[in-house]
Parts: sequence; structure tokens; C-alpha cells
Amino acid sequence: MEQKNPKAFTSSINPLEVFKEIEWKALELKRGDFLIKAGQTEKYLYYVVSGALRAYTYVDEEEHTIRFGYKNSIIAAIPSFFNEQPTDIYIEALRKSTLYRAKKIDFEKVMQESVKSLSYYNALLKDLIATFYEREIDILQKDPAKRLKRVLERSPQVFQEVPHKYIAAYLRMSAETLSRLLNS
Amino acid sequence: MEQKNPKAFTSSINPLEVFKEIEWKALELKRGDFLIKAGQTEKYLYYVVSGALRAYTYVDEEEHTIRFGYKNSIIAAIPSFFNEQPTDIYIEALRKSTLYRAKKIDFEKVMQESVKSLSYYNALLKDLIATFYEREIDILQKDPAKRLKRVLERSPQVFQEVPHKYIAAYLRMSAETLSRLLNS
DNA sequence: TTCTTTTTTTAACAAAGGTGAATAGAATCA
DNA sequence: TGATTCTATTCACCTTTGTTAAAAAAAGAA
Repeated sequence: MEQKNPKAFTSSINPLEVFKEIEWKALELKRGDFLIKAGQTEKYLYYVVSGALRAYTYVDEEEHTIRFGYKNSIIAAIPSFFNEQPTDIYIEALRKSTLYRAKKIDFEKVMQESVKSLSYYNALLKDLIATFYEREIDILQKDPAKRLKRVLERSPQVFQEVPHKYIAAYLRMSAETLSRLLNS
Repeated sequence: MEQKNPKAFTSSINPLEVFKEIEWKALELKRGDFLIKAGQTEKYLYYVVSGALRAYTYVDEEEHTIRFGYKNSIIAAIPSFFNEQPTDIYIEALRKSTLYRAKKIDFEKVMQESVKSLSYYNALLKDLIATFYEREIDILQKDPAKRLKRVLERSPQVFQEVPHKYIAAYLRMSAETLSRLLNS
């Protein structure tokens, strides 16, 4: 069974397999490129083939890392994707990355045509809700060591893919605290 | 516009209006009664007419308050409702409460029969995702005063409905810290 | 490869918030 | 109503984690 978190607003479903009727367009990002920036409205869902990305937002000048995208994960500015309002999320490539993207309108078209697609879409939504819920429980833990443990057990590979300073931010701790925890 | 959070896994939609075809059964809870307990699978969606409830879960013996339900809000053990697996959530009435409930299977039936219902259902899901996202940003704030401010501005009435010690837990701070903040 | 930039580690220090305890105040129930 | 239980406040103390700074290590670019 594939791990679920902390992929970016993700699902254990491989959308390229499931939504074959949809046109998936390949794209290449280099380190520092953005998939989306605050103010834009999310029109795509992305599937990461290789590389690493992070989603973050600002509240009162403070940056908060909220999700990662890496191999086999879905990433997008999900709230904007669903409500079609401008997002406050930035998604940035942390290194050279290859992804596929599909248009929201293409999803909707396929959804109307096929009951099977609709049920897959529902599965995707369920997975999304599960991910959000897991995330909520993760960050509620008071003890930084517990927060680390949960994510480390669920998604050990993220520690290979993503610089620790971003993982620390994702776990709402300083890079120094994460370093202390990993070396003890 | 109605506030969105921290209702319990909620929506600004009034489901009694929108899902008229569904049979909504009234129920009365007294203080201390449970809507659902860990281990059970959520088969209902509840709409709160009056009263106050809280949803909480345990991680390593520690209790975490995750949502509240009160007047005009929806509450349920949402992840379980969607994935049909046993939940780890408890939902408890904090005082005498009146609610309506509808069966999941009735939702599904209506969804198949009417495109309009399906689109309302989608709206409900969007709202749910927005709520989860707001919640994530809320609890990520480092400063307890900021976490309080966000919820206080969005849902001032929760401070009338719910004992502060639960609000403190919801805001991941001690009751003492909340008291300090409110009296300064 | 070498150079440069970025990331990680370590340490000393400060400060924020939790804990425990005791009191005061509210709400609930018989 | 009065009694009891539950909730909120206050204080002193202490632990934990963030901050600042500097050095070491690693990764990326040329």
C-alpha cells in the first residue's frame, strides 16, 4: 500500500491510469519554477513523475509550507481548483521536475460522460479528505518528536526528496529542532 | 454571509433546504450523549438545530478537539462517512442539543436520481475542503494570539456556545493561555 | 573538477507557553 | 433553592523550543 502523506493534496490513485480519456500534457520544471502563484486560479491538476515541489502560503508575512509533491503524487492548489477562486498558494519546484497536467474542464467533461469516471473522482475526493484529516491530526500533536514520528513512518521517502528545512517548516518546527531530533 | 469555521466538518449550505427529498429524522441529545464513538462507522450526516457538540479523537492517550457543532452547522465523523471505515472520532453533546440526521444511503440514492442534488453535493464537498484548508492554516500559526484571532474573527459566536477549555484545546493551547489572552 | 550557493549542524541564550496548585466563579441538577 | 460539579482565572516555576551566530557539510552550477 502506498503512503498517503505528505504528498500535496494528494491521492493514492494514479490519475493517468484512471483518467485515460483525459489529455495529460507533460511539462518540465527547473529548480525555482512555479506551477502557480497566489492570485491565480487553479485550472489544472498535476501528477508528479519525478522531482520535488512544495506548496506554501503566507499569513502575515510568515511563510507556511503545507504540502510536498514528489514521485507519483498529485499536486495542485486544491481549494482554488474546487471553488474557482484565486488561490493564496504558491507551488514551487525544489529541483528539476517532470509532471503531467490535466485541465479541470476536461475532468468535468469526462465526469459527465462516464459513471465510472465519476466514481473514480469520488474516490479521489475521499482520499483528499483523508489526507486533510491526517494532516490535521499530524500538526495538532504538541510534541515535535511526535509530529516527526508520524510523518517519518508514513512517508520516509520524503526525507530523501526534500531539503530538511522545508520538512521542518511542514512539521511546524525550526530546522534546528528537526536536526536535533534526527541526531538523537 | 455565514461564517464557516469552526463548525464541525461543515458547510454553509443548509442541507434541510437543499436535500428536501431526503428523510431527516429529528433527535434530541442531552449533555454527555454521544453521536458516535471510535470504532463505529459513520452512517449519518447531522444538522444541528440547537445546542453544542464537539468532535475529538485520541492520539497516544492525548485528546484532541478537532471540531465543534452548533446552531446551523453540519456535523459527522466525516472521514468515516466517506470511506466507510471505522472512525477514531468521538462526537459528544456539550449540552442539550437538537439535531436532524439523514442516512448516507439516502444521500446516495438522491444523488443518482437528480443532477441538481449531485451539484449540491459537490458544493458541499467544496465547502468541506475549504473548511479543512482554513483549519490547517489556523493551527499552523505559531503564535497562540494569532490562532485565537483568526477563529475569533471568523466565528465569534463559538465563544458563547462552547466552554473555553474546549476552545483552548481546539486552538492547541492550554486553557490558561486562552484565559491570559482573553484578559489582556 | 572546482567554485559557489544552499543546507545542516552545533552551541549559547532567551522567552514563550505549559504545568501544578489553589481560588473564584458558573452552571447544572436534585 | 442549595449543593455539587464543572469551568475559569491567577501565580510561580520550569521545560522546551526558537533565535542568533558561526562553522561544517552537501548540493548545484559552470
